[in-house]
Amino acid sequence: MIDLKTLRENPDAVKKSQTARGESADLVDRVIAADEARRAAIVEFERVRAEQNSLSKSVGAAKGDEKTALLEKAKTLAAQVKEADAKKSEAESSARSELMNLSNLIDPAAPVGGEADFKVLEEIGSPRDFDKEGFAPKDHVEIGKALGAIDVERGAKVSGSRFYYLTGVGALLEFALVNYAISSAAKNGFIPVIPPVLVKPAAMEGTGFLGQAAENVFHLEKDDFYLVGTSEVPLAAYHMDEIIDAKKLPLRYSGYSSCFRREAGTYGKDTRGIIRVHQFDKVEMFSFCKPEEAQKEHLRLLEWEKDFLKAMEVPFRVIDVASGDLGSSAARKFDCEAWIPTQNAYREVTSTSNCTEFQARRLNIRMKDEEGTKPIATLNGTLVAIPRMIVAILENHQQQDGTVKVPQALQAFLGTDIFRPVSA
RNA sequence: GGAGGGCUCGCAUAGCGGCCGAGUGCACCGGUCUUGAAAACCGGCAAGGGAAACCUUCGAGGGUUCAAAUCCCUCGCCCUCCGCCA
Repeated sequence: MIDLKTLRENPDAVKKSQTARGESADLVDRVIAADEARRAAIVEFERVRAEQNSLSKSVGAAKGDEKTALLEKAKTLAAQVKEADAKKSEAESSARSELMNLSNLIDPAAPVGGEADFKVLEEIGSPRDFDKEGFAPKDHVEIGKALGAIDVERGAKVSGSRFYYLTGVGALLEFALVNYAISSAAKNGFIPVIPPVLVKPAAMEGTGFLGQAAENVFHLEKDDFYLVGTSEVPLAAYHMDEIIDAKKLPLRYSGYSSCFRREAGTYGKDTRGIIRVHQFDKVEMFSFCKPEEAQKEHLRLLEWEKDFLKAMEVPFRVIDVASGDLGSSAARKFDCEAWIPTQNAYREVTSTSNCTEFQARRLNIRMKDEEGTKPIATLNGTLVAIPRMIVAILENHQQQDGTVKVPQALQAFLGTDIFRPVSA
């Protein structure tokens, strides 16, 4: 959520940000109006409340007729307080709900525009020339099947489309990726975490996933639980309603969890294979830091993502995501896109967002230093999203003979340097 | 699922419907003393809003009352015992 002071003092900046996102700028005026109503209601409530408090005290001391008279007066005041209290609560909740609809202020450095207006920051590694090598690359579905690593048919049989089984070396590859990710994150000060994946509405809302993104989250209506789409949610909410000692910052967590996504509105997109699925596992980096250090921390997260992809020996590029394609919480976002040979395209495999103070305000997380309590910033970044990384590895490291080379960094975890087709 | 017990300022606890936003101990911070430290003693020490007066918060939400940490109801969480299951 946006700081109300910023909003009051500089509404135009917020409007500009909303417009750049392709969202409502009028909402800004509505929030300001609701906030004014809220503050007026608070003033009125506090006025009658103070009067009641002092009157109440004199009631206790008074006796006889005097007491009767005071009691009479106190009763009418009590009614007034009750009414003012109700008005205050109503004004507060409507102000909050308007405010919660505002997206984060975008970083002015982010490119303005829609999904296609991203800026390529760098390209690392170069795609293989399969023509030159003299064979046509197979896609990950075909390779995965040959290796006995991926079973999409049975995934569909048991759970429907966009579900899959990882079997044999596919399952082992997940463990290797996770182990490599968690151990390299630990070297960078990340505390490994296995979080809950069912969370309460407050956690989901606080991280900003119940706005425009709401249609993509699974909701268990009977129990009012949400299935998280990323461990960013339980990691951010880990410190909900807490005040963190500034000396402990930056506080970094690496969460390993299953992630669930409805993928609403993606009919026909990526229907083949495991690029876009309803359930997958992911290792996520999450960082709490001082607001003034958030930009640097963001770049660090990006570096660690790049390190991971380099270690997978996969060609990729880094893009600066445009304003219209940021999630509601992100002020700026960088995506790493791996080269997928059979699609002849770069596809998103990891992503890192600087959410500045937006999520922390919604989740009521602050820090405390010598000067007092202050806002804190949150950032997140994917270390590895298993299915897409498996796609990138299988497709980029396939050999003409049907085997797949294992990136060196994973060999120790897998105990082999090559995957071979299993006999049918 | 059944039966109890609890949830108060970092921790542990006290708390009669008004003198309780709240006592005590420990921890922590500052000072006196000391060559230094410990001990002792003195002082400070929850959060939020507000320029301030003041207001809000004793798990959450309702209710009773002029007045609720204190009484009543609902919910949540934790603990103990029993049953069941991994």
